[in-house]
Amino acid sequence: MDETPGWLTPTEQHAWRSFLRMQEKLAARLGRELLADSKLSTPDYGVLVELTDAPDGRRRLQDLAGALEREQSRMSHHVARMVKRGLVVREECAGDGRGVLVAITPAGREAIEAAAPQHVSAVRRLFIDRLTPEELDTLARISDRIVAALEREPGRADPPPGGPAAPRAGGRSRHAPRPKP
Amino acid sequence: MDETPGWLTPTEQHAWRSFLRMQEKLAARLGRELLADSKLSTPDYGVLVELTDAPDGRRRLQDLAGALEREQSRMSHHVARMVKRGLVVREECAGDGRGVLVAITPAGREAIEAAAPQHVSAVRRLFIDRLTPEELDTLARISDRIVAALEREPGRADPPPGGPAAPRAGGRSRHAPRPKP
DNA sequence: TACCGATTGTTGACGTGTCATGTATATCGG
DNA sequence: CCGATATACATGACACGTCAACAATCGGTA
Repeated sequence: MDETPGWLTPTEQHAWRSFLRMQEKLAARLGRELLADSKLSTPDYGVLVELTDAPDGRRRLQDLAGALEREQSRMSHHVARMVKRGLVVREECAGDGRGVLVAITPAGREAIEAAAPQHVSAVRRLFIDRLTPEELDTLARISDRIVAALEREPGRADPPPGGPAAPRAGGRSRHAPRPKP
Repeated sequence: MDETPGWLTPTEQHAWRSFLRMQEKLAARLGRELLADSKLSTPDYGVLVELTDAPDGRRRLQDLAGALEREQSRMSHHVARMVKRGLVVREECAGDGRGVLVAITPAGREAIEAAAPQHVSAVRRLFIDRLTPEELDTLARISDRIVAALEREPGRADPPPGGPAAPRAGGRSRHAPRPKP
């Protein structure tokens, strides 16, 4: 019965269903713990990590969006909110009149440094440590394959595949552009 | 140096990051295809599937929230939006003055029936069919374990563990996105 | 019966995300 | 140098989610 060609078998349904539940619950839990412990949302956390990674704590908005695979508009909105909370500031981009630099503030640095250890340990406690090395390996392999497939077959527009290390010209990949007058 | 007790090894980092990317991209892609093809959002889809599963196409709001593991407030808001679009209606609940029944409309039924086949096939194309049976099995095992752990250790409040509603009659796995053909 | 706590929903404020659109600057071909 | 096109970002409208406060009903019990 139920031989409808594209339907899911009970096994597949269970796997898919469980996977969805896991995603939602895990993300929700991690997000709530992060927020409760550090007053930072998951998106906040990502942005601040990116910024602390840059040697001078500032990056182009577009650059940030690319690194975190978010759309530029989303980044703009979110940076606006973070500015309001004093975690980052916008700065003019010398050398490119339309550009904007997002710079982490001392308050932002303080926040991320306080948040990171707890967050990482939560990831460990709630997820990593519950998997065997083989399972973790399988998961990584699966994830890489699916992501690659999604990027190869862009049904419609995804945020451009300009991945974490956007192919920047001039051999400088992650260092903040330091234009001179 | 990096011997901070709770840090992630490079392997773990890679697995975790890949996993996050996969989740986001997959959900985003499926959501966009669903929306483009059927004018239904992912949450819409879930609600309509639940309703078509009920023999008379109506369920208590609380019941719906439980089955989909959403908070009742979220359900209330979302049902309000769906009412506005004519996909469902609210009805008084005979026998319980505070209760509310959510009933699917003909338009709603039409929408879900049009959406389901495409959506399921997208799940297959973008995910299921790219995994070996062993991988799918591992994934299901992992997911079940993590979910169980999350429910066992409620750090703070999750949507009440008051599990996914009562098992439905007939052996039909409740999650078949199955708009009775 | 009358009260009290628990259950069921609604609502408003606000953070977050998407889409479509608008504006300014940059860049390139002529 | 000029105009066409592309790039970088902002913005407004709206969908979605959470939290906290509130309102109404139900149920048991004194």
